[in-house]
Amino acid sequence: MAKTDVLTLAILGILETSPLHGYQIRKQLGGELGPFRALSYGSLYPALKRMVGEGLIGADAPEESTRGSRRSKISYRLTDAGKARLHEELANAGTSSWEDDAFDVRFSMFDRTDSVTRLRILEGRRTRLAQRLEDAGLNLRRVRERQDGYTAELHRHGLETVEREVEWLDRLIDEERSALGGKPSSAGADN
Amino acid sequence: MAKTDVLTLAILGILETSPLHGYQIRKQLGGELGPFRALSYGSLYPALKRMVGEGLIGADAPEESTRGSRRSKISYRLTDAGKARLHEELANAGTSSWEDDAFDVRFSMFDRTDSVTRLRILEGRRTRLAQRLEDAGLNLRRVRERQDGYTAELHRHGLETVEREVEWLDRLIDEERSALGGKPSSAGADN
DNA sequence: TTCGTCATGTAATGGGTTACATGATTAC
DNA sequence: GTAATCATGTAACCCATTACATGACGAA
Repeated sequence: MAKTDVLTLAILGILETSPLHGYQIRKQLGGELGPFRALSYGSLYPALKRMVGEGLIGADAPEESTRGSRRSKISYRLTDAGKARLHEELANAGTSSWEDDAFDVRFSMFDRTDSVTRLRILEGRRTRLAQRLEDAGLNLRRVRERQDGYTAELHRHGLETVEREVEWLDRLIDEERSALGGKPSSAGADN
Repeated sequence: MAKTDVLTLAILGILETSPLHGYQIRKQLGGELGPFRALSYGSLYPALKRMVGEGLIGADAPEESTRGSRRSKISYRLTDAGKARLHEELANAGTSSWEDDAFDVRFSMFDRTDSVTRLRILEGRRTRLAQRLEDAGLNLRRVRERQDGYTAELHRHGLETVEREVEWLDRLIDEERSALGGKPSSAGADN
């Protein structure tokens, strides 16, 4: 199975709804708070080019006609191969750790993801965060020992942020579970 | 003024307290939740080498003696030039946007930073986050329009996280201000 | 004696940004 | 006419990771 990097996935996702120019893609990606808040054209255009080469997307340059040399707007759209890849990814969504970067992108496509996969993604993320929390907890003693109040405060705030995200995930997981018809399960108990 | 990247700054900061091996540096940096949670040796050792070349740190290999070919533990310590650079950075701390990456590292050295600089760093960070919040707010309407509940929820959670960090900063800023003897100022009012 | 951890390093590669270069279109 | 924004692209660079290679030391 071909591997799909996060940017590719995000582009596939954003183009599924409708064809867009590179410029528009960037704007829409920039709207999210996520990893592509400030994606540069130096990343975007080469990526689009590559994806065209791989057959995932098609580039529609409107009317090269009347031999105007003017390089003009190009509309990118998903090809069938692109759709196939996207749906493969949508059904797939590993629990592997690289998924951490992709979480936002995956989440933003939840409306096109089946609920079992959604649950898998949410739980994967939760597990990784809980692990991080645990690792950080082991350092807490050490941090307190070298007492520097500011460092401790930074650490505390970091932990708090992650804890809150775990709570958020727990809420979402519960919602997914009950929507799935199951009993809510004792989420949040193992923390 | 020579520019100092975040990693260099972090290393300078961690070596000020006491000399350490590369391995120990990595462990200590890994303890934080910040940018170097999982710094690789492939980054660390070349950086140390470079810093030795720049004269910022010195490498003490214990007793190359008795011509044993054994490459052994190397202790890195700050040179006078390294101390000078660190203090320069400590007093300096811009409000420029690259500072965003460096925030955690700067903060972790607050016990060695004067309170005016601390305030400048905290306010700089707050301003940049508030800006981000504002930008994201403009997109809120658009996000709501394309209604997808999950995307909206992701957005909402992102905003909430940033808002909380702003509140945290406000608290710290107030504390710094009152420690400075000033009146607390109406922090938080311009949000 | 073997496993885990301490310890140092290089080469290949990846994935991004910055700076640069160009030009069309729209609004004032 | 001129400024802002839309729009596309390349080249140079930066900084990090991964995979690899090596080896010491202590404990079971």
